[in-house]
Amino acid sequence: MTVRILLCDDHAVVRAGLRALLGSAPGIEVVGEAGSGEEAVAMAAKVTPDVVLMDLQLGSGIDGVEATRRIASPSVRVLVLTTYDTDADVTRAIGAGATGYLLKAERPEELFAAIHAAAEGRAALSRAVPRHRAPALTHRELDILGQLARGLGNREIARALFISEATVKTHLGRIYAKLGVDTRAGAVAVAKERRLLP
Amino acid sequence: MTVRILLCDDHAVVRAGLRALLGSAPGIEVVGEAGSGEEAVAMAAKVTPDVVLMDLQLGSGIDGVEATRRIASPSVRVLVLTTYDTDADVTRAIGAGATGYLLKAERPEELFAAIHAAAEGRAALSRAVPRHRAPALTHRELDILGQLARGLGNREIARALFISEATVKTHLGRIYAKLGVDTRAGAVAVAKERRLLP
DNA sequence: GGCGGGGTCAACCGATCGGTTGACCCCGGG
DNA sequence: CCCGGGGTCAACCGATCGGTTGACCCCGCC
Repeated sequence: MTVRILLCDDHAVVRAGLRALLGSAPGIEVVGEAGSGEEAVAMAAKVTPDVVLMDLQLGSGIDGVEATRRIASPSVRVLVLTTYDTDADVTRAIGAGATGYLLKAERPEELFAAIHAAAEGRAALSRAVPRHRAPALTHRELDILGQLARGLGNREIARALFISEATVKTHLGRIYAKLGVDTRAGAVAVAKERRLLP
Repeated sequence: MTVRILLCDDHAVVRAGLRALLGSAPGIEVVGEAGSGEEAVAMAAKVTPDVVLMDLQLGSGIDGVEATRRIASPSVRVLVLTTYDTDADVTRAIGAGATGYLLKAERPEELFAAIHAAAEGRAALSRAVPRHRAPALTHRELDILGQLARGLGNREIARALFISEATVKTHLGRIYAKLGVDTRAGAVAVAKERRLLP
């Protein structure tokens, strides 16, 4: 019983590499590849693979998390294979229905094992997932952060989000506390590093 | 005459994929792989490949640019294969002696062609390299930017770099102009996006 | 020898930020 | 039912930032 795989990665070279790698693995058959989230959703519906190997960073269009949300089901498992292990990414992916989460830095054997595990609905997580144990930002705080990264002042952020300047400051204070910084520039830097922003 | 290749990428899965992909290509032989810049330098000296396929982002240790600088020679060509095409990255890589610069988003055929071109010392550049035409920041301005991203105030930046606060402000003004922003938070955001900072 | 780029410094201004405290509302879970 | 988390708002303060203008020095290059 071979596992039928659909690849989703926006890098054609990586995709071709994975196809070549998995093609030589016993019990695994690549039945299609997609270069974008939309393409992956369409192909998954058409070829109904057992497992979709999904990258989270897909350049343009919907991201891997959204694609996972639209694809994941008991009959089509999604195994995330990506570069970063930010706990924000991990939790979002799992929340979107991903069966497993693997890093590209992992050994190929781990990948093979995770694919077979995912095909049977068994979870496969790379590393110790809870690493940073960083307090998660709320939706609103991410909104503020987004405007902050655009270089807006408090007044402009307030106008953009239809709230008062005082509220913006309150949120900023909480953001500083959660990110462990005390300036807006520092907040943007940490946010970019933890990949909290697009 | 087959081209002897050394792979350098910190992602084991990608490395294995490339090995499988290139192994099936005619006229190409993978003679080794490295997961870090240091390892690549050592292996390049030992196995003297015709071409080193080098990723720029290597996680820990020296980065791809530095590894390229230490490896590149008329007998050992370095072909950069990476994700981003920031012109800062491209110019740094070429300046370090890279023979070609290819994106992972490129089609595999392009990769094969670029490898053979590199083996003969011919350049192979992906896309139109000069895209942004963004004014380059000076060394000093990058220093300022680095401190800025740590969330430091002008006074602290001044102390950290042993200059006066006035000088910091002057530099900041020029940085704002070059990056097209007018706040420190915006400057950090643009800097992170253009990958001007580590 | 002159010119320009890079780096340094100064003084001034108004506007904004960062920090604090206290408060209200809504909602969902115990 | 009451409590806590999330979101909103207010007023106050001092400190800092952002913008401007003008200046000096050193170096490489034409």
